[in-house]
Amino acid sequence: MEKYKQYKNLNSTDIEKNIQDKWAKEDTFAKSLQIREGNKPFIFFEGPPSANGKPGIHHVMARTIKDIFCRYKNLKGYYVTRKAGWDTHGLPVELGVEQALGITKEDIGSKISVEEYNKACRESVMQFKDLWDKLTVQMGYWVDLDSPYITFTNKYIESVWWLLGEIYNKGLLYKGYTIQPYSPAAGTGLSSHELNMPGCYKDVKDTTCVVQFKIASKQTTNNIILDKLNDKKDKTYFLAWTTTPWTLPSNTALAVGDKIDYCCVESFNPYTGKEMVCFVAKNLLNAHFKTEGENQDFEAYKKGDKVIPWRLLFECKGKELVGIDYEQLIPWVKPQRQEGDAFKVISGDYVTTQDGTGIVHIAPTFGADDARVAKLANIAPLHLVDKNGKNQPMVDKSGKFFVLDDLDKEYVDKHIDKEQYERFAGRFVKNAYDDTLTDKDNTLDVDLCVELKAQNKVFKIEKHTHNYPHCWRTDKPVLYYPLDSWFIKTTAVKDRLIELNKTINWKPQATGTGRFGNWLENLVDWNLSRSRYWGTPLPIWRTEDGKEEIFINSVEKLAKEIDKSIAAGFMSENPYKSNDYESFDLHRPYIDNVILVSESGKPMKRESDLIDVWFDSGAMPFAQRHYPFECTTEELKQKFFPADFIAEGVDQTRGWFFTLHTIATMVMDEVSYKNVVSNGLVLDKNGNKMSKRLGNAVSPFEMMDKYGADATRLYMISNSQPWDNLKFDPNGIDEIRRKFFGTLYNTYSFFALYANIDGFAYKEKDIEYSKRPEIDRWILSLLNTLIKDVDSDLNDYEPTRAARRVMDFVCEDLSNWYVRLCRRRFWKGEYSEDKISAYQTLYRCMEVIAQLGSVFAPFFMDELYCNLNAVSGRNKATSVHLTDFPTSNDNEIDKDLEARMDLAQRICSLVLSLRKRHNLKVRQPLAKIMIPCDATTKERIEKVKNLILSEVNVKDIEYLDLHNNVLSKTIKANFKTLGPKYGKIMKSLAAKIAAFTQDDITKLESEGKYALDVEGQQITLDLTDVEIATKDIEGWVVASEGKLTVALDVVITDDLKKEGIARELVNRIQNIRKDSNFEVTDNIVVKVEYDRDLQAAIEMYKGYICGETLTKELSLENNINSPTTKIDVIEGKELGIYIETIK
RNA sequence: AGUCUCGUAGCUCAGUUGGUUAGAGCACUACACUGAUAAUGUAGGGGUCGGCAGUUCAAGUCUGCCCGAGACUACCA
Repeated sequence: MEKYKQYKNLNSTDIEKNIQDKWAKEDTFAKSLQIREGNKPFIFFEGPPSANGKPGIHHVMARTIKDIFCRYKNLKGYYVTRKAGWDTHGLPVELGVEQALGITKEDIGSKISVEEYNKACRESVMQFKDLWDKLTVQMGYWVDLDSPYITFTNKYIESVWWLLGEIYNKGLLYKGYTIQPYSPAAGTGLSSHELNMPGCYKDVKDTTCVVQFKIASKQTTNNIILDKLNDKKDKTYFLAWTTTPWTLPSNTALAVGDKIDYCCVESFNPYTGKEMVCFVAKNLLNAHFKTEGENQDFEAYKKGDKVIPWRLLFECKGKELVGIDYEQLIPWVKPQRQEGDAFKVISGDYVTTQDGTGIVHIAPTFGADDARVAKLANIAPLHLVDKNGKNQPMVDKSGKFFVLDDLDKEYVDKHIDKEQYERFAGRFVKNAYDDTLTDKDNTLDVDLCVELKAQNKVFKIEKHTHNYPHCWRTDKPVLYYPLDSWFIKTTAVKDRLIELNKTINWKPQATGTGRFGNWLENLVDWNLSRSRYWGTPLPIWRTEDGKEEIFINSVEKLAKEIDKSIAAGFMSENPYKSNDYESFDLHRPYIDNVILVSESGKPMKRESDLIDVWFDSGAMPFAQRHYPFECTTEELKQKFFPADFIAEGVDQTRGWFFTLHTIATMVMDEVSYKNVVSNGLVLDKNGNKMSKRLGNAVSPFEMMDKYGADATRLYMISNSQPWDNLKFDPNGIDEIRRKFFGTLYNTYSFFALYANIDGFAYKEKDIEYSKRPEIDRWILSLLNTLIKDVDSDLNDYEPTRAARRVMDFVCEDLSNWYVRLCRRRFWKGEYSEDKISAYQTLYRCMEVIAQLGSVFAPFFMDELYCNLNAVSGRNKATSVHLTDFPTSNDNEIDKDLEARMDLAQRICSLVLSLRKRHNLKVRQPLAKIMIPCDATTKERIEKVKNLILSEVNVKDIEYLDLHNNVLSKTIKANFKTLGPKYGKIMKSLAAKIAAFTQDDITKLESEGKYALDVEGQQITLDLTDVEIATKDIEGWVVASEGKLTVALDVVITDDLKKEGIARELVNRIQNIRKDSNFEVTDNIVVKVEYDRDLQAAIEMYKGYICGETLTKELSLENNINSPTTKIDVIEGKELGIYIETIK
C-alpha cells in the first residue's frame, strides 16, 4: 500500500515551490478551465496594473480577493476565464521616462523627437513585467498571463476608438473651454493626478479683501428689495470676499445661496468713514460688524473710531437678491454682451456661510465653479480678444495681465479703458511667476487692494493663510485657467448612471451608495483631453476653422479616408492600409502625419490631444476582445460582458469603477459589473501609509519567502474585512502560520502516522452515519454546517467570515476537541469498526477542509488533498482545484448533538478548573462528579458521559434533582421579557427579584408563578421572566458557569491512589520511550526500583501498564545497575528505571 | 474645506432586532499537561467600548455635536 506522506517538519515555502512546479507541469489552471468548458460562465474582469511600477504588498491583497472568488466559482462549476491585462499609457509612464532620460516635457520635440520619446515609453512600460509574473506565480494567483490585453496595441486602441465613436455618434462628445489647473511657470496644464502628488498642496499667506460691489442705479428688472431700500439705493453695496484680488477685474457676477438668510445693514466704511448700506449673510454678520457697535449713535461716529455703529435695516433670503444689477467694480474691460449678461446677482448652489460674507465674487475665467454657475445663469465671462482673434482670459499663459500689443487692436479700442488698464498690463498675478520679484515686493493683489481702498470700494483687507496647490515640477503656485478640451457629456446620462448603479451589489454597500453614489449625483462632464505624447490619440480630424470634422472609429475607415486624402493630394501614401496590425502604429507622431480631406475639400488635421488613460482601462471589457472587430455583440454578451465580479482598491471608485460603469452605460445601456468588492488600503503595522520614502513599504516577495504565500494570503483575508484598512504586521502572518497551518499540519501528521501503521486507505465502505459514535457524528455535523456557511459567505462576497470559520473549525473543533479526545481510538486496539469510523471521519474532515480552504491557501490545501488522495484514490481529480465544491448533507447536521457536545465541553472545563483549584492532577482518577440538572439536560449529558469521564479522568457522574434541598440557587430578572412589559419600574423590579430568598425561588419554581408588588403595581412573574441558576451544593467543591453547576468528589481512596500511580508510571515509560526514539510499535522490557506503594499499584494494574506501553516484561528489583533514568511516580521518591527494547 | 469609512484590552479583531458580569486570539504572569509537541489546558492581570450631550425602563449598539485616523473630492469666495 502507498503510504501517506510524512514530513520531518513543516516547510511552507518548499511545499509551495513543489505545488507551483506541479501546477506548471500538469497545467492545472488550464485544466480547471477545461473541465468547466461549456458550463455557465462566471465573468471576471481583471483591472490592469501598470508594469512600469513594482508590485507591492497591497497587490497581494487585491489579487487574493480576486483569486478567492474566481476559484470558488470554478469549484462551483462555473467557467471562469481570467484574462490578465496591462495598463501601458499615461502620465506615470511618461514621468518615469522623463526621469530616466533626464528631460522635461518641454524638451520633447527639441532635445528628443516624439518618435524617440514614445519609443522609450513603449520600452519602459513592461519594465517590471518579470517581477509581476513572479508575484503572480508565487502568490498562486490564477490569471491567464499568456494572452493578456495590452492597452497600447493597435487592436486595443481601435476598440477604444470605436467605443468613443459610439459616444460621438450619440452627440455626447464635444469640445469645450473649461477651467483647469495650469502651471504658468511650466507652461502646461496639470492632471488631477499631478496635483495630488505629495507636497503639492501647501499653506500660503495671501492678501485677501472684502470688496464692495455697488448696486447699479439703472436696473434691468424690478425687485422688491430695491423698493425697500428706496432712497438709500445709491449707497448700497454687496460685500464679497476674495483670496485672489487679481481676479476682481474679471468679475462678472456675484453669487448668493438661495436659502441663505442675508441682512441689510447700515453703517460706515472703516477706511473712508463714508456712510454705506450693505448686504451680508446673517450668519457672518458679526464677523464684519462688532456687536458693541449695534445701534450706536451714528451722529457721534468719526472716521477711525474703533467701534463703528451699525444697524440692521431688514433681512431677506438669497433668492430675493437674485437678479439685482450692480456696477462693475474695476471697469477696465467691458464684457462682450453677445456672450451673455454681466454684473448681476445670481444663485450659486455651492455658496456657504462658512467664511467670507456669504456672497461670492464670480470670475468665470478663473474658477471652475464660477464658470459653471455663470454659464447656468447666462453670465458672460470676461474675455479679451488676442491678435489672432481668439478669446482669452485677462491673464496670458505666462501668468501676467495681457499687454496691449498682444491684443486685437479693434477690440482694444472698443472694449478697453486703455488709460486705466495700462497701469497694470503686464503685471504677473503671482510674484512667483516673475523672476525679478521676491516675496518682499508688493504683489498685484496688494496694489489692487490699495487702489480699491482709495476708491471706497473695499471694506476689509487682511492676510489669510489657506491651502493652495503648487506645480510639483516648478514648485510654483498653480493657476486655474481656461483651456480647450474635449469632453464626454456624462451629465447627459447621469440619471441612467444612477439608476444602473442601484442594481450593482457593492461590497461594502456604503461605497456604492455613499462614495460612488454621491459622486454620480454630483457628476460633471468627463474631461478627456490630455496634452501628452504617449497615449491613445483622439481620433478626430478638423478643418482649421473647426467647421468640419470627422471621427475615425476604425483602422479601416482611417485607411479609406487616407485614400480620399491621397486623391485630393494632401497625402502621398497610406501607411494604415494593411491588415497586419503589426505593420503600423496608431500612436503619435505617425498618426499626426495623417491629413484628411473634408467634404468641402479642405485639409483636416488631427486634434492634437490624447485621451485620458482612464478611458483606456474603462474600455477593457470590449477592447480586451477587440470588440466589435473580432467579437460579435452576441458573443460578447454571452461570454464576456457584463462582469459578474470585479475587485480593486477603494481608490478606484472614481477611477476604474467609474470609467467601466460610464462607458458600459453610454455604449451598452447596461451595467459593466454586477458585484464589486472594493478593498481598503494596506498600511504598515502602526497604521501609516506605506511609502518608499518612509522606508516602511513591505516587499511581498520577502513576506512570501519567509512565511509562505498561503499564510500571507490567509492573514490578509482573515485579519480584517477587506474593505477595512489592513494594518499589516508580519507577526500576524507568523501567527497564522503557527496557529492554523501548524495545527492543520499536526492534525494531518497525526493521521498519517497511525493510518500508515493500520494501513487505512479508505478502502472500506463508509461506516453508516448512525453507527458512528457520538463524537464522530458531532464533528460531521459541524463539518456540514461549515460547508453550508462557507458556501453562503463566499456567495455573499464575505471572504473574511468564511476564512475565519474554516480556521475556527480546524483549530477549535477538529484539532483541539475531536482529535484530542479521539487520539486513543487511533493508536489503541484492533483495526475495528470504531477505528475505521475514526479514520474515515477525520479523513473526510481534512478532505473537506482542503476543498474549502483551497480558495484561500491554494498551495497547502492542494498538498493536503493530494497527500490524502494519493493513498485513498477516492477522487479522480489530481488537484483539489479540479474538484467540485463540497455539498453539505443536512441529514448529518444534528443541532441537539452540537448542543450536547457544547455541554460536555463546558462540564469538562469546569471540572478541570476544580482540579486546578484543589491541586488534583488530571492523571489522578477521582470517583465522581455531581451535576444538578433537569431531565432533558440529564438525558443530554448521558449521551456524552463517556467523553466527559475520560477527558477529566473521573469514574462516574451523578445527577442531582433540581428540587434537592442541598442546592442553593440564584435568581436574576430576565430583562428581555420583563423590560417591554414593565419599562418604568424595571429597576426596582430587578432589585426585588435579586433579593429573593431560597424559599421565594422554591415557591416560584413549584407554583410556576409568583405575585409581587412593585411601586404599587401588581405583578405576576412566571418562570420565563427570570433566570435561575444553581450556585452551590452544600459539602462539595463546586464550580459554575451560567446555569451550569458541577461538583467534584475530591476523596482519593486507596484504589484510586493506586490507579493514579499506575498512570504516572505509564506516563514516565511513554516519555522514556519517546526520549529514546523507540518506534511506536517497539515492545519493551521494564525494570523499576522496588517501592511498596508502587508494588501495590503494579499488582493491581499490571495488565493496564503493560498494555499501554507495549511492555512484555515488567519487574520490580531492589537494585538497578545502570538505570536509564530516574522517575518520581511516588511523591517524594526518586526510583531508578531501566528500559530496553525487545529485538 | 466637503463626502465617506473607521475608532472596543498593550496588539489584531468579534459583538445578533438596544436587554444587565463586553468576548476571542496574540503578548505577559503562574501552574499543569506531554505516544499530535514549532502544540495544549487552567488560572490571572489588563476596558470610563474616542469624548460630550440626547432618545429609552435599558446604549458598545440609535440620534446630534466634537476629537482622532484614513480615503476620496476640492483654488468653494
